[in-house]
Amino acid sequence: MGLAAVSEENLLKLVEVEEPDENDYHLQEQVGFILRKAHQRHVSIFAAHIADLTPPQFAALAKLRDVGETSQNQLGTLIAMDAATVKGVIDRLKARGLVELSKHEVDKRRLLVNLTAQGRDAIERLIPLARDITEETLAPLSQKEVATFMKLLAKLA
Amino acid sequence: MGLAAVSEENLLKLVEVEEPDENDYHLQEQVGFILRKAHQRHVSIFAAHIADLTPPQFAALAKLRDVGETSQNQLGTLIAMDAATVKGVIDRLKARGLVELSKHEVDKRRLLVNLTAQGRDAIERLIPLARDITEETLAPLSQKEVATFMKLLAKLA
DNA sequence: TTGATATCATTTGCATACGAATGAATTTTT
DNA sequence: AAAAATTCATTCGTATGCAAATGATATCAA
Repeated sequence: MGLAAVSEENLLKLVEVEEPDENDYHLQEQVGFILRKAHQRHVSIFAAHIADLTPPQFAALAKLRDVGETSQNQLGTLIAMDAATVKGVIDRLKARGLVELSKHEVDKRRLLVNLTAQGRDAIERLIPLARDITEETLAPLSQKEVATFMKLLAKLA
Repeated sequence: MGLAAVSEENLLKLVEVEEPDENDYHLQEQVGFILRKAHQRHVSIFAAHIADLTPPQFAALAKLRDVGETSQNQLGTLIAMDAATVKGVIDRLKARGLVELSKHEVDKRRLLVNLTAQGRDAIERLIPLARDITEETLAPLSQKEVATFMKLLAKLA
């Protein structure tokens, strides 16, 4: 069998032997790409259940409910947002009367953030919906798969 | 044992029996929150390896390498970006000479996108780095865990 | 054919997200 | 205490990401 008789399929196999990876990079199989899509899907589910708040805004309120009054920076650390991002989120929550700001008496650099009564009402009301969001996001998995997935995902976060 | 003698721990247990979930919502255990953090970590790893391109920009180039010339909208579908987002990404790639645009001869609505020679060089050069990025992102997992995780993640995306 | 729909692209507005630079206040070091 | 380093917050610039509105073109249906 001469070289000219080699089928295209077999030629590709030969090439693969010589250059193992060069040609078989598939974007849709990369963690980063799928992670981005999974996140997109979750945000979409979130928006369908909670229309008037974004996930980062919800995270800020939920965390303030947990820890009570904290500095803006500290809150950012707790919800994995850098200083510039958290400022915007808090500004918008403040504009809507869900949080209130005050200056730290001792350390004048710090800006304290806390829930308002309205903010507390809102987060209490939304938490049941957030449970639904988590459930719907994980719906494609069985109960056992959920446990496995959460364990592995946590390792990557 | 009178009520006053109930320890705080046991009191909490009693409360939990009466109100199963009301108080134990933990943001850091929710899929959405961890998904967001995992994505953040990946983007950070990406930036450490490929400084001059963002993940969406890389995705556009990688997909164009796969499929060749396509319409802007079609490309957006392939890399999971809506029309408004893909436009910005393509505009920036065009400004850097990595892609070129042309009008579809038959369907005058369509804007065709393709790699330039420079864009092709760039993506070929970057793909090995992208493999490293994927590897580093998944580094906290064993080989078996990677297989499991990718299977489950794909179900959620 | 024409009238209703659908598709492609663009634009606007809003909300993350983060690097980098800056200024104010605090803490550490010398 | 004075100098150096750190921390907290803000601002600026750039880049997604998406909903909604718009205009141009194509397709479908009556």
